[in-house]
Amino acid sequence: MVRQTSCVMSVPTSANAESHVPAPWSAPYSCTDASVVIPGFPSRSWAQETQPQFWSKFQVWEWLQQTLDMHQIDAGSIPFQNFDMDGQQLCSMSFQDFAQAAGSIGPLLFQSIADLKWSGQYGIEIFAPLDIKTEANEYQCSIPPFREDFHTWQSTDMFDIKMPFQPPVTLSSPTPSSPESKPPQNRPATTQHKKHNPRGTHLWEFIRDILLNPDRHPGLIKWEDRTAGVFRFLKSEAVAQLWGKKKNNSSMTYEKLSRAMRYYYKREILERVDGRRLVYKFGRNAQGWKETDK
DNA sequence: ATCTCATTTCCTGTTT
DNA sequence: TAAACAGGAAATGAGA
Repeated sequence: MVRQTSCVMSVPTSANAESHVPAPWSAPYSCTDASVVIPGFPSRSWAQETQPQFWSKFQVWEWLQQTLDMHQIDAGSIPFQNFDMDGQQLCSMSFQDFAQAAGSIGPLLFQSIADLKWSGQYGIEIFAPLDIKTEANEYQCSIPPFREDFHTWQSTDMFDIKMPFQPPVTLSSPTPSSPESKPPQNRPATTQHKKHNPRGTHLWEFIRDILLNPDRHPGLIKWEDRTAGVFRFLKSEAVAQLWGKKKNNSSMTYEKLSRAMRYYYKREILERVDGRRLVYKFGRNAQGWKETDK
C-alpha cells in the first residue's frame, strides 16, 4: 500500500542564484497564483501574501532565506535567531535594529522590507521571488518537466558515469564510494576491495554527486558553505523523487529520505545543522565532497 | 539459511 | 496549519 504524496512544499527558492543554467523544469516566477488553479489550495488574501506585516514567523524565515539567496549571501553569515519573529515585529524594526540583528547585511534587509511594505501597500510586485506559493509553483511548473527529464536520466544514470572524485587513487579509502569503510585490517581480505554497497550508491553519495554536478541537476540542492560542507535542499521532493528513481522506488518522499539522512548523524556522515530547515552538513565520515578531494 | 547493512516505511510527537 | 525535524520500531532486500 502506497501512501499518496501530495504536492509537498520544499523551501521556496529564488531563481537559482548559483546555477547559471536555469532549471529546465522551473519557471518559478512566471507561474501565477496557484491558489486559483489548484483545487484545495489554501487561499490567502492578497494582503496576507504581499504585505510583510501579515507574515507568520515561517514566512519571515522564508523571506530571509530568499533575500540571502538573491544576493548570494552565505546564509551562515547572519544569526537567523535574530529574526525569530512574525511580520508585524519585523516591520516594526528600525534601520538600526536591522543593522544590529544582521550586521552589514542589515541595510539590505531593511531595504528589502521597506520595498515590500511599499509594494504591498500599492500593489506592486517588486520582490517577485518572494512568492509564498512556491509550493504551488512547483506543482504547476516543476513537476511535469522534471519527470520528462527523468527519461533522459534513465538511460544514462549519472552515477554510473565516472566522476572527477571517483578514481580510487585520489582517495585514501580503499572504497571511495563507501563512507563507513574502516581500516582494512579489521576486514577479511575478500571485503577489502568490495564494500557492502548493495545498490551501487549510498544516499549521501547521491546527494554529494548532485552537489558536485550542479549543471546536471540545477536547482535541486545548493551549497550554503562550500568549504564547511553545508548544503541545503532547494527542491526537497524533487530530490526525493530522483533518489526514488535511482532506487526504482516511485513512492520515495522527502520525509522518508530525510529519515535516512538523520541516521547519518550517528555515523558522522552528516552533522546536524540546528534551526535551519532543509540544511545539512557533511561530517567526518563523508568523503569526496571537498574541493581538495577533486 | 542466516546475518549484516543501508535504507524504507510508518509512526508519534515536536518545532518552525 | 503545513512542512520539516526527531527518532523509535519494524520491515525490506541484496550481498556475504
